[in-house]
Amino acid sequence: MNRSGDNGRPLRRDAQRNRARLIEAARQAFVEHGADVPLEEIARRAGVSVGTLYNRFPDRSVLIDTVLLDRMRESLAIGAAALANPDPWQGFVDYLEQLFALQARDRGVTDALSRRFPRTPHLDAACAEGFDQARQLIERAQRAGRLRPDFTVADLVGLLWSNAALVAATGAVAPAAWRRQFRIVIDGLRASAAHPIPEPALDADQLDQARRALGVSAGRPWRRP
Amino acid sequence: MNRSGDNGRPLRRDAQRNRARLIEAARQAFVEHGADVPLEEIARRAGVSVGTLYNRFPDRSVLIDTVLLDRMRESLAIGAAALANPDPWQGFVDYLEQLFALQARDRGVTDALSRRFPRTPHLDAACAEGFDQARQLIERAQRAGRLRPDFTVADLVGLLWSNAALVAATGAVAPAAWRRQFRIVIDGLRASAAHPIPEPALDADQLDQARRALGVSAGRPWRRP
DNA sequence: AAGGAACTTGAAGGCATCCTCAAGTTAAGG
DNA sequence: CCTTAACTTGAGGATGCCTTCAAGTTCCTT
Repeated sequence: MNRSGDNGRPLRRDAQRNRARLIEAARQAFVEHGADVPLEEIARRAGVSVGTLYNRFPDRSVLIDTVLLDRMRESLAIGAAALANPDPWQGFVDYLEQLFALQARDRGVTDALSRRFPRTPHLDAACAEGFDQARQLIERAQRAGRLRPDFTVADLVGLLWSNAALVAATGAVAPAAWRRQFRIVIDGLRASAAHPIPEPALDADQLDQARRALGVSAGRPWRRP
Repeated sequence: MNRSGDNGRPLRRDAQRNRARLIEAARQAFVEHGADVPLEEIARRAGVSVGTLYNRFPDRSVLIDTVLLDRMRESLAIGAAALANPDPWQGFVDYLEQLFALQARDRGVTDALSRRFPRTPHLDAACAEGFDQARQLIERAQRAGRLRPDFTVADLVGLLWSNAALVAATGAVAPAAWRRQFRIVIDGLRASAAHPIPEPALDADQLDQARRALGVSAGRPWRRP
């Protein structure tokens, strides 16, 4: 964990402590309210003023990049475990299930996976890695003849967006309700169930534009400094 | 169309004209921005002041109830047509596809179907009717042995929430992208593809609570007068 | 045509959030 | 201990949206 300021010098001890408190407060607040929780709320939980928050994290995206990186690493671990599964299909199914579960228990990670915010260097890198994992898991399961051959990484992202909406609705009242749709989707992803899809998949560019559209659709768009 | 005021007397002619303009402006604005478009924007499009909007529609939910009822009727027509289809499975598939398509081309109807706003008398009634249709379509397709037997109306609502998120992301860049997930879901809904779902379905009460949770998740909650 | 009720207007008050900055406080090094 | 740079603070300006209302305008009735 990098505890030095922009000039390279280490932060003063009180500043380090406040930074740690802010990160922890943000993590908790993100879990409960998602990545667009008011910054005042985070500062309040951390027991510092909002000015201090701005001193440590010049804008929200820097805070997000710092806090959600851990969550993102969690999803990478899930992917690695899935790739280690000798059964390609089961590895893929477990992967999707655990990503969905991660979304269900942490609205912050939902936002990290959905990427409903401006580009952030660390998350971007983790995300690229995650994409690569997903691609491998998908292709492996397809080569094994178990996953429908027309399924793409873009489709997986679409499923994550969908599940995010589902858990946003049902998370509080029935925390495991997403599992029903998960099962239905899995049944639709088996190669044995597949009927051909006429519509072409989104390319990388379209996917990125769609991601940005999500960012502005929920609440006001985030400003860049 | 009821053009009289609360006292029963008909509205003055200029007021009638303004009311009609407001409804049309709101309809267009809802299509493009969804049901939480700023009221200023609607008034601007209608060429009247925001005060006039408040004179005709004391709060947003009244406006929504008025404007989105037509969209809701459209979805009821879709359901009726689907029920008229002699093939129960094809009727169900067409129904879902056309609901999704409706969501894709009108963010207002997305909100009407998702019911991301306070209770409104006319919409509530239309919605109850829609539920009944959906139930019939589902049961009919299940009796024919084509639709998986564990699928419920609550699951269908979940699919609508999911699709709403999907079209919110992809609607601008690839207006038909939702069709991919639609196909996948349909493949998962065939009785022939179904594996049992351990998780129980939401009951009516949970569904209603989930609906309300959606309302507050996107942006600030709506106030009642 | 004139009176009066109905209607419209837009400025103003609220509220929530973002973001900044001048003044005050504290840690670190000599 | 003293100095100074680093840090914190919280009030306050800015923004965007909601909602009200006193003053002005338009329509309807007689």
